[in-house]
Amino acid sequence: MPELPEVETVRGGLAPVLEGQRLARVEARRPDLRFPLPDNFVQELTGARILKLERRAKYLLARLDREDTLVMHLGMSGRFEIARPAGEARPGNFHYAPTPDPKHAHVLFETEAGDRVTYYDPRRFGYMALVNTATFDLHPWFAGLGPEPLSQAFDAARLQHAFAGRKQGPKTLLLDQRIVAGLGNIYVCEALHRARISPFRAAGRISRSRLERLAVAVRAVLLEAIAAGGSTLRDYAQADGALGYFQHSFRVYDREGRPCPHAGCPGVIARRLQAGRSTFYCPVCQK
DNA sequence: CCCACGACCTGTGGGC
DNA sequence: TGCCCACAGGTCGTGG
Repeated sequence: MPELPEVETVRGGLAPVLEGQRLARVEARRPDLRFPLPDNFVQELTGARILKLERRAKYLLARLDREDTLVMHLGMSGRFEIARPAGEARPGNFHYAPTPDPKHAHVLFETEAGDRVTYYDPRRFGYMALVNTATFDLHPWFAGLGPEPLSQAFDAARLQHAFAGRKQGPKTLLLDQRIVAGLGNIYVCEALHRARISPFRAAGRISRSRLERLAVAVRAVLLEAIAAGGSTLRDYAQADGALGYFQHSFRVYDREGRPCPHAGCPGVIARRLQAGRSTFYCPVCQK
C-alpha cells in the first residue's frame, strides 16, 4: 500500500531507530527482490552509518557515511518491522510484535544498538539499490521525477502545464510520477473526489479553477493521511494497530456501491477500470 | 502521444 | 470445505 503517506509514515518510524546508527550486521536472505541486489550490498552496508533517512516520491533514502545512498522502494507489499533487544522499552511511533513471516523476511539490518529492522515483501515488487550520492539526481529513477506534492513546486500552474493538450483523464496523469511524485491509486481517487473532478474528463480541458481545487485536494488528502499514520491494508497491517488509520477515512476508494459522502449528493460510488486499474468515483458529483 | 494490455510475484477474499 | 478466478498499494515495456 505504500504511497507517499505510507512511505512517509515508515520513514518517521524507522528514523529514530536508524538515524545516527552504524549497521552492525546486514543480511540478504535472497539474492534479489524485484531486481538483483548489488553484488556488494552486504559488504557496502556493513559498518556504514546511516546519517539521515529521507523520502523522495515513494522511495526511502538512507544517506550513508559512504559514497552511496541506500535506496529502498516498497513496491506493493513491502514493509518494515522493528524488533528491539528483549526487555527494552519501545520507542514511540512505530509498530512491533510482527506476525512471524520468515518466508518473506528478505533483508535484515541490525544496528549497533541492537535494534533489528526486517524488510518483508511477499510479492517482491520492492527493490533496494546503492546509488552514488554525488550523482544521485542523474540516476534514471530520480532524474525525471516530478515535484513533491507537498512542496511549493506543486500547484495548479504545474498541473495546467502538465495537463495542457492531454486527452487522458486526470486519474491517469496524476499517477504519472513525472508529473507529480508520490501519488498512487488510492490518493488519486480520493483527491479527485474531493475536488469533484471526473477521473475521465480530458485533462487538457479542465478549467484553471478546478485545477486549483485539485491541487488543494491533493495536498489536503496527503496531509490528513500522514497525520493518521497512512492507510493499513492487507500485507501492510501491523500487529499492534498503532499505525495506519486513514483507511477509515476513505471516501471512495474500495467503497463501490456505498453512498457518495458529499452532503446532499445522491450518487453511489462506482468502480471502473482505467488503464487496467480500479478507479473509484462518484458519477454524480464528479464532473 | 494515447491507450490497452501483459509482465513481474504471491496471497487473499469472494463466489460457487 | 474446497477450488478457481479476480484482484491487490507500483512500475516497466510492447505494440497497435
